[in-house]
Amino acid sequence: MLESVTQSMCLSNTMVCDPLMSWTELSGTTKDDYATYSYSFWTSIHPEYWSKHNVCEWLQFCCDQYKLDANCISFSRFNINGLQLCNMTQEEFLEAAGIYGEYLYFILQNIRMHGISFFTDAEETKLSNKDCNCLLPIQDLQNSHLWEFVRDLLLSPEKNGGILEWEDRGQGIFRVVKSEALAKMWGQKKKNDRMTYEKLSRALRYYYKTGILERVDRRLVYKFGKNAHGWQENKI
DNA sequence: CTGTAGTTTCCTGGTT
DNA sequence: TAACCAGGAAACTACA
Repeated sequence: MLESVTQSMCLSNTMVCDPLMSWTELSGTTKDDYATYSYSFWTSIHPEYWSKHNVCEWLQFCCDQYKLDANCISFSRFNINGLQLCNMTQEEFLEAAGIYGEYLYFILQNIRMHGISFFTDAEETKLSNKDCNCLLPIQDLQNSHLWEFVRDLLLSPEKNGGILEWEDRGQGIFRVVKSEALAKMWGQKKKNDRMTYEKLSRALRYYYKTGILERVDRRLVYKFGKNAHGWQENKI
């Protein structure tokens, strides 16, 4: 993945960069400056309006936040502003971002479309560690919310164990098959061994208010609402 | 330190 | 009767 940066498709239109140039050299930002950034910063400005500086900082932010090995990314390929970044085709992006290409592209598209809400399903992102010895903390991304946990379980049959199943995949309708097991699993994630389906379902019912879930008039059946995302097939 | 979001816990009452 | 569902109320926790 360290193809020559002198290829014509290199998106830096102003300079030929040293592929090993670090993000600090490019952005002129120190780690301390960078540390002050948070999720809200990256969503407060649409990616199209990011400066070159911001693009570099965003990459470093992702590395830091998701424990990606910055050495696997050629920062010099991203010496571009936000508009150029957004105008990259997926192919160009993958080419430039190397092994984390799909992952970062995925995150960027999400910021563009939904602000800072990431999809975390390994199947959807089609990420694997086989190309690199860097470990991707896919499972532990921003899926700390209950509905995301449920969504990801639905999208990962291997983790699911028959706890949840789709009733109508296209409409986002699903059924809780093993309520007790679901509660136990959620409790495990939240390090709370007192979790029960009674309490979990109360939390699910709060989602009706926010449009994350819609009410379905059947026992143990729920439906993703207009404000839930990432559950649809072939759609980011 | 203050406010808010997202639960968690508990509860009363109704339904399957 | 057990398991669920509907929400109100209040406590709790992480984060901005």
